[in-house]
Amino acid sequence: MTQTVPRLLLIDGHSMAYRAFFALPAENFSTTTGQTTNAAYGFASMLINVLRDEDPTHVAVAFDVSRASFRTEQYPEYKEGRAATPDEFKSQIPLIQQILDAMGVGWLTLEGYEADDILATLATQATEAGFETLICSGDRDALQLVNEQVTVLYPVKGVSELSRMTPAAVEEKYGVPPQRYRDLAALVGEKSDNLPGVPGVGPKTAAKWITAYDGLAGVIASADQIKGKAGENLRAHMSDVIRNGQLNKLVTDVVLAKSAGELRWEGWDATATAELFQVLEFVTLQDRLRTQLGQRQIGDIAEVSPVPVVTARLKLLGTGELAAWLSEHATDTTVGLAVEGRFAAGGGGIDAIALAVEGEEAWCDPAAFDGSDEAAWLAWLADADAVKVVHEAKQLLWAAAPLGWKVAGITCDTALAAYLIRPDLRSYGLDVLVERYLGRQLGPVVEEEAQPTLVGLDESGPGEAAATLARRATAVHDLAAVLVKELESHNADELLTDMELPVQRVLADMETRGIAADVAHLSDLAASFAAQAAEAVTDAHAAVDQQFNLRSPKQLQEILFDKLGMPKTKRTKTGYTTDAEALASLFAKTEHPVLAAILRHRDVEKLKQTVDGLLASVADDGRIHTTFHQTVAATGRLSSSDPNLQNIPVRTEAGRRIRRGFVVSQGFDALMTCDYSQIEMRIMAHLSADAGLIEAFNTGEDLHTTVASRVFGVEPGAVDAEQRRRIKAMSYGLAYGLSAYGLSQQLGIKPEEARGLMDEYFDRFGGVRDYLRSVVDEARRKGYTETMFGRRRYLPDLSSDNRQRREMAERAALNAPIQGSAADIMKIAMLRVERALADQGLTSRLLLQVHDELVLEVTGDERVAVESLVREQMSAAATLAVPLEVSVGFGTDWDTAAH
DNA sequence: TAATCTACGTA
DNA sequence: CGTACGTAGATTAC
Repeated sequence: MTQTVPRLLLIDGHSMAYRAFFALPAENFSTTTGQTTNAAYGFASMLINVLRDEDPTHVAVAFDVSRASFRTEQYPEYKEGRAATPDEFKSQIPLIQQILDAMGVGWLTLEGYEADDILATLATQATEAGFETLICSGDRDALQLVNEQVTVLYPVKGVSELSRMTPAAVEEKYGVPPQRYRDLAALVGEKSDNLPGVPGVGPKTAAKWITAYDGLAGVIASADQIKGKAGENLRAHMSDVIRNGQLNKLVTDVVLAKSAGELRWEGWDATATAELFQVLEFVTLQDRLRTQLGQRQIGDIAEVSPVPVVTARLKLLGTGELAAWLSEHATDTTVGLAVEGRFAAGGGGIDAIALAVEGEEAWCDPAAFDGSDEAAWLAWLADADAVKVVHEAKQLLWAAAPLGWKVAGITCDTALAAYLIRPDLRSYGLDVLVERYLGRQLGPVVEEEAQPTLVGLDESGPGEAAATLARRATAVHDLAAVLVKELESHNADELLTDMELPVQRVLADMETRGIAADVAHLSDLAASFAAQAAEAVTDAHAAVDQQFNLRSPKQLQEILFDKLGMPKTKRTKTGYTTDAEALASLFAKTEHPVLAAILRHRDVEKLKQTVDGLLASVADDGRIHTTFHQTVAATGRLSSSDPNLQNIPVRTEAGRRIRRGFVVSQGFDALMTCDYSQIEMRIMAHLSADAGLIEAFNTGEDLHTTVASRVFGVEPGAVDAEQRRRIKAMSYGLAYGLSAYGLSQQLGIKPEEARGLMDEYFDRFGGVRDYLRSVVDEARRKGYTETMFGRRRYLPDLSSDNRQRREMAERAALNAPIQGSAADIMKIAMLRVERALADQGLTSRLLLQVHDELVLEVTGDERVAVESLVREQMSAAATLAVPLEVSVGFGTDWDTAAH
C-alpha cells in the first residue's frame, strides 16, 4: 500500500494500560511465576488492533515518569486524592515497555511533564511536517489537540473499542469545537485531576456560555452579565476556572529525544516477540501478529524448539559382543543407561538395553544374550565401581528384581536429581528435563546429518527403536553431569547420594513385596456398603418424593435450594456448596430427612469406592502393590497411588473395618505399625528453639494439656477438654500458616476470640512466633525454604503482585521446612531400619510408609528384636532438641496393629 | 474424549 | 481465609 501522507500514531501508555488493567480480570492473567499480566496483555492486544486498523507509518508511546510534574509545582493539589496506583499495575509498565521494544515501537518519557505533553508536542511537530496524526488516549485533555489533521481515538469500553474523535465528533459530543474544549473543561473542572470547576455548571451550560461569549476569555470578561445561581457560582469560583485553564493547557514544545519524523515504525521483531510472549505466557498474540500484521514482520519466528539431542556413534550389539564393548568403552567412566520393557511393581521385564558414554552408544537385546554376554552384563550391573546414571531407576529395579539381577553403582537418577533442584515441577520426564537443562530436544531426530551411524545391523532391524533408546541413554548421560554440578552448588548432592537414591531402592522393595489383602473380607464390606448406599438412595428419594442423582452436586442444589427453599450455603465457582459441613449445618436448621440420607450416602459411598478400588488392585499374588512417588510432593514427602495406601480411612469405625482387610501374610505373624508421635510439633520446637515448647515436651505429660496449661495459666490438672481441643488445633494450625479467621472457623468461635487465643499462645511461646516470622522473611530474601537437611523449595510467589498467591506462598513457606524436615527424618529412619534388619539377618520387612508411620510385617520370633530395632532406629534418625518418640503396635491386620 | 469442578479420604 | 497429596463422578469444553 502506498501512502501519500505519512501517518503518526501516538499512544498515551499509562492511560491505555490503566484502562486495560480495569477491563480485564487480573485473576485470569497471571504467569506461573506470579506476575500479573492483564494490563500488559490488554495493551498489547489494543496495540495490535490499532496498528492493523490505522496502518501508521510512524508510532510512539508516551509514559508519565511519576505523578509529579510542572503542574504539581504550580498547584500541589493537582491529581491529589487519587487512590494509590496498585502494585499489580505498576509492575506491568516495564512489561509493556518490553513489548514495545520487541514490536519496534518507540516510547518516550520526560521528567517534569506528563505523557499528554509529549503527545501534544509530537502532534504539533507532525502537523507542521504534513502528517496525519492519531492520538490514542483515555484522557479527555487530549481532545484539545483535535483538528483536521489530528484525530483522538478515545476508548469507549475497555480498550477494544475506540471512538474516533474528529472535530465534528467533538463538537457533536460537547457542543464546542475542539480548540475550545479546554475552555469547557476549565469551567466544568476535572474531578480525577482534583481540579474543581464551577458548581452547578456541567458541559451543557459551559458550552452554551462559550458559544454565547465567544470563548472562555469572553465568558470571564462578561461574568457580571451572567444571571442566576450559575452566574453567581462562576463569579465566586473565577480563580478556579482561571487556574484550570492554565493547568489543562498541554505543552506543545517540550524538548524530546526524538522528533515526530524520527518515529518511523519499521515493524515487529518476530524473534523478540516470540521470546517475550513465551515468558509472559501470551499464547495467542504471536499468531495475531502474524495474521493481522504479517506484512510488517521483521525476521523469522525464532526456532523455539531446541535442537535435538546429538546422537553419538551407535553400535547395535549382536550376540557375544557385549563383553568386549563394555571393557573397551565402559570402564572408568560414567555410563548412561536406558532400558526398555514392561515395568510394574512386582513384575515386568526388560526387552532392550542402551548404554551411552562420551561419543559412543551401544544397544543390545537381553533375549539374544549368550553366556559371555550374560556374565559380562551381570558383573557390570552389580559392580558398585562401574558408575551408572539412570532416569527413573526404580523401573529398572522393579524389572531387575524378578530376573535376579543385582544393581549397584547408580550414582545419579536424573529424575531424583532434578526433583532435589526444583521439587515443584509438574513433570520430571526425560524430555522435559532435556529441554530445561540441556536446551535440547529428546524427540526423534529430523535432520539427515544428525542420524546416528548404525553399525552392525541392516536398516530393517531394530534400528529406529534402538536409536530412540540410545538417544535416551545419551540424554541421561549428559543430563546427569549438568544436574549433579547444580546439586553440588546447592550442597544437596548428599541428599541425592545418601537419601533419595537409597530410599528409591527401599521403595522398590516395598512395592515389590506389596501387602496382603483379605479379599473375602473386603468383598463382604463392599457388599455391605453397597446395600447401605442403596438404602440411603431410597430414603433420600422418598424424603423429597422425587428421583435424583445423589452424586450430582448440581441436582442436589436444585433439590435443596430451589425445590425445598433451604438457605443458601457458601458459594463455589459454579453455585453453592453441598459439602458435608454445609449439609450438616442445613440439617441442624431444617432437620429435613433428605439431608441425613444424603450425608449417609456420601459416607458409605466413599467407603465403598475405596474398597472397590482396593479389590480391583489386588494382584495375582493376593497382594496390593502400591506405587510410592518420590518426585511428586514439593515438600519432600512421598505420595502413593494405584492404589493410594496413604489415605485409607482410619477416623471412623466403618473406615477402620477397611483397614482390617490389610492382613499379615503367610510366613509372618503380625503386622507392626510404628508412628512418630507429634513429629511436626517436635520439629517446630527444635527449629524455633522455644524454651517453653521444648520444656513442654520434656515434662513427659500430654503435650497439648501442658501447652494449654501455660496458655491459660492454670495447673495441667485444671485444663478442661475444650481448652485442650483449642490448643491442639492451634498448635497444628501454626505449622500451616493458620490465620485468626481460619482458627475461628475451625473451632467455631469468633475471630476476635481466636485472635486472643493466638496472642496468648504467642505470649507464652514467643520463640515460635519469632521463628515463623523469620522463616517467611528468609524465604522471601533467598527465594526458597530449606529443611533441616538442606532440601530446598523455591517459592517465587512470595513476591507476587497477587495477594492471594502471595499469601498462599507464605503459608507454604511456613509449612515446607516443618513438613519437609519430618519427611527427611522419616526417609532416614526407613534407611536405618532397612539396613539394621539386613545387618541382623532378619526376615521381618518394611511394607508401607504413611508419612509418619511405618508398617512392617514381622515373624513371631523376631518380634521383640524388631520392636527394639525400629524404636532405636526411628528415634535416632535425627537429633533434635526434644526426643523423637515412637509408638508401636502389633496385630494380625492393620487396624488391630494400631495403638 | 479430555479437562475441570466438587467432594473427601489421609498425615 | 491452614499445608501436602490421590481418586472419583459429574459436568463442561472441545
